[in-house]
Amino acid sequence: MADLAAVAKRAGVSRATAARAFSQPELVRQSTCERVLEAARELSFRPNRLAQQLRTQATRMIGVLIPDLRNPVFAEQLQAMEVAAREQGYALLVTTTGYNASREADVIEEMLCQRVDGLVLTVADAENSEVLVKLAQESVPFVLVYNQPATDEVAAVTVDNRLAMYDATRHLLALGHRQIGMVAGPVAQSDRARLRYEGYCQAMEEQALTARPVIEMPQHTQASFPLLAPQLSGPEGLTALLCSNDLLALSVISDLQRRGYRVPDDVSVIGFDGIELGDLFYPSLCSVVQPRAIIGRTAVSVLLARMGGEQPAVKRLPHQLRKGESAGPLQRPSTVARRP
Amino acid sequence: MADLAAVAKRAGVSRATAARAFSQPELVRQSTCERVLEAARELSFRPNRLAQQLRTQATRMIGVLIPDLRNPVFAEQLQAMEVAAREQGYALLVTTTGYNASREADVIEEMLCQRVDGLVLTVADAENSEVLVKLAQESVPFVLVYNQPATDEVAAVTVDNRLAMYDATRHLLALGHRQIGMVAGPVAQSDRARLRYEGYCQAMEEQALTARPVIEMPQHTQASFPLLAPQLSGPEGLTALLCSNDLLALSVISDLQRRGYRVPDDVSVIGFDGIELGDLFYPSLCSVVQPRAIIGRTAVSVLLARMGGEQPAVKRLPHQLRKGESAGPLQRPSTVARRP
DNA sequence: ATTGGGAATGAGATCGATCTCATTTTGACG
DNA sequence: CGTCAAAATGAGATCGATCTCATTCCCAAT
Repeated sequence: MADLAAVAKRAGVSRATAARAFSQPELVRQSTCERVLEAARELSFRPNRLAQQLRTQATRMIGVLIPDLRNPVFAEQLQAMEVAAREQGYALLVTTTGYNASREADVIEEMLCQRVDGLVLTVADAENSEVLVKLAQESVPFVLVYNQPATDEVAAVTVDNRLAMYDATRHLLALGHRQIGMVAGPVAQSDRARLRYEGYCQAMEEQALTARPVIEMPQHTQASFPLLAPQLSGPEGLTALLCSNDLLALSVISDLQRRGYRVPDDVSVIGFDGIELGDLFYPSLCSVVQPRAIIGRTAVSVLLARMGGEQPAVKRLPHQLRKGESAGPLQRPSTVARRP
Repeated sequence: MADLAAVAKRAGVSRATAARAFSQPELVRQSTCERVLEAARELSFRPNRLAQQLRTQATRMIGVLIPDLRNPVFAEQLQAMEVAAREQGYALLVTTTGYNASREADVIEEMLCQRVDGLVLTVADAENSEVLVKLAQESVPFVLVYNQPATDEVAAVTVDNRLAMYDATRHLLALGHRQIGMVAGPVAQSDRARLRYEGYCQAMEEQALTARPVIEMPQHTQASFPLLAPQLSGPEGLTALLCSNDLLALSVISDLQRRGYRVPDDVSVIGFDGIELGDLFYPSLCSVVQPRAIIGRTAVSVLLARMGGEQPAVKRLPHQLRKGESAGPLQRPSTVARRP
């Protein structure tokens, strides 16, 4: 209702002076300043950020793209980002994309219309995304989170997915497992899953073991037992499963238990992400821990740096293997299929 | 970069006509309209929403306050809200408040400066919140979510917390339990916890049983075993625990199991919220299910109705008791094997 | 050819702040 | 008491769209 002009009038000064009383009070005589603030209070003046933003060409808003908030990895990251952003005086405009590339493009366009100062993105597939190319061309500051781009030309905050899954696989190998498989959601929608698969393959091949093809689930976070079962039976049956995220892992464990498999005695399961709830489970979830809160905070600071003109860089944060109970030593004598 | 004026110039029309080509093309000769759109394409024109919002006094933005996104209840609600909002052409400005009343007030003020069209709030304590009063006075459209205000004068979307906990208590009673307690986070920060406690008391009193005081934990979502232990021992020891949310319940269960208690054989535990992960647990979590996604969607539609001028009303959605394994029949007084 | 009237267009104000640049005040000092 | 630089203030343009109201265009009817 009451705008700056009204405040200025009531304080008996010009709009310029009234504005200065707020933004640069050191330029205004103290007594004047007080009159202005007093008038503002009396009129319960509320500055219009839209006008400020329009005029100053800066919104102090960050656009955030998240695949799915129901996955705690993203929720935890967002929580951390929001706190960090607010500390720096930024607000978040949040959308979910459901791993859908065209929706990604749409909401990014909307956010650019809204003139966000920068973007924090977690896209389905960073390697085949024309939106990212377009953003780079237009030199819109943005940071990828969780995505691990092939090039170093983009700003990104991530763990070393390949190494992380390599470590997880090594853990299973150390426990005596030889028939190890990897379960993932739709791989075409996840650059991360592909890298993690590479890590798995590398660890297997170093031991001259056969890396199996990814066991691909129709959903990112939900197991389909019929697709899983065939891999578990027979002499070549898997004794350990690497999952591309924790929700999927928990779903796998639950499914297995429901069908009479014991975890980890019959099948070991390792997740990826390290969500907090994993610890509360029984058996507690063995998982590759991504430092989600740190990732979120870092994403904000990297974005701000980028907005400040710094060159893009991939920030690789350390992961950690949480040795939960869901991965245990190999129980049954295995018929290891070694290559000649 | 390129603004409407540039587009207009290139198309050889006035700014007014160019604007109309987008918003009311039926008022513009077809050939003109095409020239404008063509020019817009050539200049890769991107309308400035800030300017639109300033001029039209409508932002199509909804401000959202969430206590903590790490709690899946809120994350799931937000997910649903975001989808529903986008369907209606609204974007979400999201902040977290950490159950902190003064932060609530601050971020609300910021959002009003940003001129959001409405607010969706989950506050710590709706009954003692002056911010809500202020909002009502200024007739800012808002909806409470999960909060269950005493009055009907406010818009809110919630379950019947009292009845819900009453039902949960009845379930325990039906299982034979008599020594039932309720565990909650800081009660002063939760109007819901208080209502739920009332439901518990009512169910107990109907059976002429003693309702115990709330067992109050310092954290909303994390149990403190030292505070819990004394309640479980002795002839008066509790055999069943009602928890004010699922995360707390899971934490309680995990703590109990770690100390050698069996759930549900030694202690039955019931949660509140019905988060999806509860189903994956072993024992699966018995919980009062709030329809989180529906709550989120409803919140958006109620808010839009409110913005459209409709009178506020409390929308009470049905809850449901999910009979998980964590609540079982009362066992004969057992010699609990506890770790030292 | 003239005219009426609806369709199409344009000029200029407006939303609410900020910024530049010019102007006025102020106060220290000769 | 006059001078002058520094401090304080103000007038007006500006950000980029939309909206009102006036004007011009166009074509059918007379």
